[in-house]
Amino acid sequence: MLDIKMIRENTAEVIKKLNTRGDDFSYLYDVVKKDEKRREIIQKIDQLKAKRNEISKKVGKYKREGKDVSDILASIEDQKTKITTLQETLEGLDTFIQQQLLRTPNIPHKAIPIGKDEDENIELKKVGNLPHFNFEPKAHWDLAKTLDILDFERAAKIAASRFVIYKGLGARLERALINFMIDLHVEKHGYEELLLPYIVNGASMTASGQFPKFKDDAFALQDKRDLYLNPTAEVPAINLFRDEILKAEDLPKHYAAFTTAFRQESGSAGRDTRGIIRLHQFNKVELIKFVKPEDSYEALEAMLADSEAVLKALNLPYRVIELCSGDIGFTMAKTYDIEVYLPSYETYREIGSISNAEDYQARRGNMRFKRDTDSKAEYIHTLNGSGLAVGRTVVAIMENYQLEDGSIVVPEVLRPYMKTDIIN
RNA sequence: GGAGGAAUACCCAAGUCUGGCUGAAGGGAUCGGUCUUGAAAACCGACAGGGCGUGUGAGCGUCGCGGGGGUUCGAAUCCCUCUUCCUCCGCCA
Repeated sequence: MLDIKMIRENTAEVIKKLNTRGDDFSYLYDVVKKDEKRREIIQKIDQLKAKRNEISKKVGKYKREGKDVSDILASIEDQKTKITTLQETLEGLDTFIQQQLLRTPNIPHKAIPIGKDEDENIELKKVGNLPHFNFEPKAHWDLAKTLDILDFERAAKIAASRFVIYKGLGARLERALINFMIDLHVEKHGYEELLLPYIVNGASMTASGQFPKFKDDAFALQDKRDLYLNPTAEVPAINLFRDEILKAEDLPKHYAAFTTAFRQESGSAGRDTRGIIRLHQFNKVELIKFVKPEDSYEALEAMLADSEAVLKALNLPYRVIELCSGDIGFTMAKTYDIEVYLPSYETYREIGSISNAEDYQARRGNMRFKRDTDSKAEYIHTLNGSGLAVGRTVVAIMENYQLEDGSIVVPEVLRPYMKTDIIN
């Protein structure tokens, strides 16, 4: 959430910056106008309340002294309705302003490329060598069929389309990757491991930025407690310190969390219908950082390096993309995407995304820290990134490590976890 | 699922029956000081935090006793509702 005071003072500039996302944010002029009205009403209400408090005190005093209070009571007869009416107006304004702020995205960082969509993203670097096959490489779903390690038909029978069953060494590969990634981030990169709830409430979805705008993409539970299936570990993890004030020495906090993520993919009907690129349920290792404002961009670069380390260790070719203003996520000021090379697509596909939300999520979730016991609480900065999407890593390994006979070489670092060097 | 109990400032805890002098006693912790070669102890002093509004500022106003709502001139205190935690019973990986 953006700071209303900041919007108030720099309305035109804020709108101009937000517009680089490709939408029209001029409705903020109206929000500022409503905010002005709101402050006027608060002043009136506070004055009336001050008077009321004064009188009530007097009533108490008089009663104790046994004096008559009926005159005083008569004199404030209409105060109550005045306050009530003003308060109703205020509530309406508050709700309106809050709604508008909640659906307003973060301001893109000033240094990111301006562009309208993904075509204007910038490729920062390519790492690793593309595989050379002296045969026609197969897509992962074809490889999986021969190896009998993925079952889409029965998953659809049990659940629905866009679900999968991993079998045998396929299941083990997924599990091996989860363990490898977590171990790497915990042992080598200094993150603390978390196992989080797979169900989150509406307040958590709002704080992290999923709600209200992306409500359709969540699986809502039929439960009166306003619960949803976790769409990404970012949601439960970012909410760890919601409505808390941390001490300066508590920061930074670095967490690595494995979760299963659930998404409706309602806007992607018909896309990536084959294979395990896009499912309703998938596994992901997520990196989350809570840092002091002045440290967040350094932390972003470090997190990118930590994500890249996974691909480097697996020896998979990838590239890093800097997203342009029109393509960055709703809550984010700056985002890098990591894309892995997939032979069957003959192109790079997203396998991870590393972003700095600055204080946007902290403001939504009221997450702050104090530099000293008597200094003012400041909003922390939050970052999150993939470390990586596990299913898509399975795809990348299958396709890049395939042999002519359809068997798959297990990457060196996974062999201790896989207890085999080949899947066949 | 059933029956009870609880939630007060960093922590513990009084106040709630009987609404007003409680914008919240007391203790601990913490911070500052006295004493001491130094430390401990003892003693003295400080100690809601935060949101909102307003003001150049010191400040002032408002909200605030788990969250939300209500009654009242006035609510920590009365009423409704939600949440969380605890105890016992039942069921259960």
